[in-house]
Amino acid sequence: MAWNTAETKRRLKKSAVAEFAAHGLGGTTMERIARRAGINKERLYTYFGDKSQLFATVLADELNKVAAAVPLNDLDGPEAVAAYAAAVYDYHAEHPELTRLLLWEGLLDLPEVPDEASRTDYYRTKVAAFTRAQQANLISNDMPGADLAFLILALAGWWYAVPQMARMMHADDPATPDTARAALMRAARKLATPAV
Amino acid sequence: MAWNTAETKRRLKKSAVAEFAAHGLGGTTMERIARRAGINKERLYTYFGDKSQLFATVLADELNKVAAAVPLNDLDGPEAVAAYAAAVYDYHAEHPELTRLLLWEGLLDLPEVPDEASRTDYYRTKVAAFTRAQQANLISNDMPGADLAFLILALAGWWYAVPQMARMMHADDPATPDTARAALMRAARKLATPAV
DNA sequence: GTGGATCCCAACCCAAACGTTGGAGTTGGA
DNA sequence: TCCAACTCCAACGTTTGGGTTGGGATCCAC
Repeated sequence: MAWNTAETKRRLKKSAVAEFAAHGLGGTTMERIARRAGINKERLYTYFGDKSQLFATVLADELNKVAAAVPLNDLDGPEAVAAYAAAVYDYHAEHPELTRLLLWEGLLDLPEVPDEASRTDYYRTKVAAFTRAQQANLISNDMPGADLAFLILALAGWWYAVPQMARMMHADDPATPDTARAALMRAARKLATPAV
Repeated sequence: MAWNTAETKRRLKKSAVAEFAAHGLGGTTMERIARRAGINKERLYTYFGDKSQLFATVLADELNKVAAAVPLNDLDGPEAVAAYAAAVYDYHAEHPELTRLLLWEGLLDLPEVPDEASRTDYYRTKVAAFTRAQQANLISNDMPGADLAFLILALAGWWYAVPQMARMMHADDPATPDTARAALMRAARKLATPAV
């Protein structure tokens, strides 16, 4: 069978994403990444260096995707903000691995993050969209655009960050993904609505 | 020197909290917990069982504290909700280990959490406070009380869950703890304010 | 004070997992 | 055709770290 470097790398990386997302840096073994990919462990070392380098590579690759994932058109009012929040929520639901990588990265508490510059740029464009809408008086400007954008993401992401808390708080009246999504949209809309 | 079981246990547990908070379950070694406490590793096993039991014990203990930490008086209006959000935020700031344990627990994705029953009870009282205030028309009732309470906690906790995101989103206009706190309070107040 | 229970530690065992090596198969160019 | 470079794997060396054991010190009940 013909060699296929690119394909081998791709499969290893895909496998690494899954394992790291599921178990974190400490809980993942190189052995398992390789086995899941059906490739020999040694390839990991020659292609990606040691375990923490591999982790950094995976984070950089995948989290760039997260930052860029949900398109943000011009925000023409609170309703658009609610729709954006819902889209982010849906994205989390469809890509739980990436959400988890993001959280794991947060827990690592690095002074700087892999690929920080390009990710910062992505976020900058998101924040700019909020700021523009604020300047046009289309959405509430009672707090800086960066804070508003960040808090919208908080509303969408918290469900996935602490699912156990969501479960316990909704013990008496279980939240479905749909009710959660509806509450999130209401909240986002409200945050974005200018005071009267 | 006289034996002191209680003190030994206390020191081990304190050390375990610090290590688990910093490195998670997978990243922590029993060796390091013991060394940090200045106690022999074997004590961990006789007192607390194996590593995951120790982790569960620590979680149960500390997260019960978190749950009970921030008192929630009767919510007599949106301002009280904002104050509660700020108190939670301040608590996170003062006890970063506990926040991190909570997040790590979330990533473990257990079907059930240590001490689930008592923690559920505790959250129930928080949610009840929101629900009561809603029924008295003191705060917004456009979404279930559990959702509102949960989202308030999201606003307060997200800064600590993904500090790297907070940093990148505020690259152009760095957020200080104070500005973050102010934005949080505004947002909480807004969510809790009834529609006109 | 004696004996049994408890506390604690140093040293140990061993499985798991990190990372490497030697070699066999494959390719492509001189 | 030959050989240098590349791809991949099985097997290995070594370290880390979870968990245990044996024994000495201390306490306490009698």
